[in-house]
Amino acid sequence: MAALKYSRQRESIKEFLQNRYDHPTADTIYDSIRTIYPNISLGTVYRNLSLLANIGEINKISTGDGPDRFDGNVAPHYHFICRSCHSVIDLDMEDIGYIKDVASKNFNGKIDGHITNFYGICEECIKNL
Amino acid sequence: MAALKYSRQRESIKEFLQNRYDHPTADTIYDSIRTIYPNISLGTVYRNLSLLANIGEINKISTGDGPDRFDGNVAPHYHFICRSCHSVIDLDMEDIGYIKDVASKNFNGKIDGHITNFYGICEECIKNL
DNA sequence: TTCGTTGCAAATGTTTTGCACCTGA
DNA sequence: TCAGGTGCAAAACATTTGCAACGAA
Repeated sequence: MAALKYSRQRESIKEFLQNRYDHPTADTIYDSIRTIYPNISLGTVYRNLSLLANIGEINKISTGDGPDRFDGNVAPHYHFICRSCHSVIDLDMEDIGYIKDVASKNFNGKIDGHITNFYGICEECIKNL
Repeated sequence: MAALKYSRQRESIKEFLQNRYDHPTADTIYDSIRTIYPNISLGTVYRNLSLLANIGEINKISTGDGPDRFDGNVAPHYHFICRSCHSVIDLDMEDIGYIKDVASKNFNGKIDGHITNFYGICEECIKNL
């Protein structure tokens, strides 16, 4: 495993994500970081997002529609994805981690995790109907 | 809404999916259908997959890694995705649809569905470790 | 005849990668 | 010094789309 070296770009991306709660896309992150480091490249953003996700310092969220999103909050929680405006919202709900045991009952492989996303229409979009 | 017209390509895709249990990708479907209709184009496969998914005759599965997969079984069920070989396997488990109510408790939008995928190592890959 | 469907190819959107240069340890 | 990181541009990958021709109703 390669030794990790400090990089201001990576730090900046991590810090940016830890202060946002709207699960931005790589492109949004790129645009924002560019106001601080105008020469940063999109490739660097993707490389660092992927690196940070691999070492567990951020989470990658696949919405199933459109680009991936990133989350600086690595504490276990669930997301709601609006079918109308595609915003991704953190849910304040009790843990359902036990569904992994439900799923393991008749299965011979090893289940070590799960991803659950909830879908529907967010409060804002309901108002604008 | 446009009236739906018969097409042998679409029928063929639907029938193919209803006889497969391994959740193929668009490309795999394309290759297989091509043995019957050599002139079918990948665009047509995508168009029909997307159409069939929209009218609920098949399901689209986003694995969060690699291309989307498609499922001819539209009865509610859950999937296991192997982190090693990326195969997608149907789980025989009790319904957990009620987690939608758990999620709705402190949420002001309207939740109408959820997608849960389980991750881990499949039986085959455990053997080959 | 009408209008949905197709094949083809080009375009799109997202993400990854090769490479020469730069930088932190 | 030197391995990891960066910027840039090109490539890869999955999917969508414009268009003229085709085919079902």
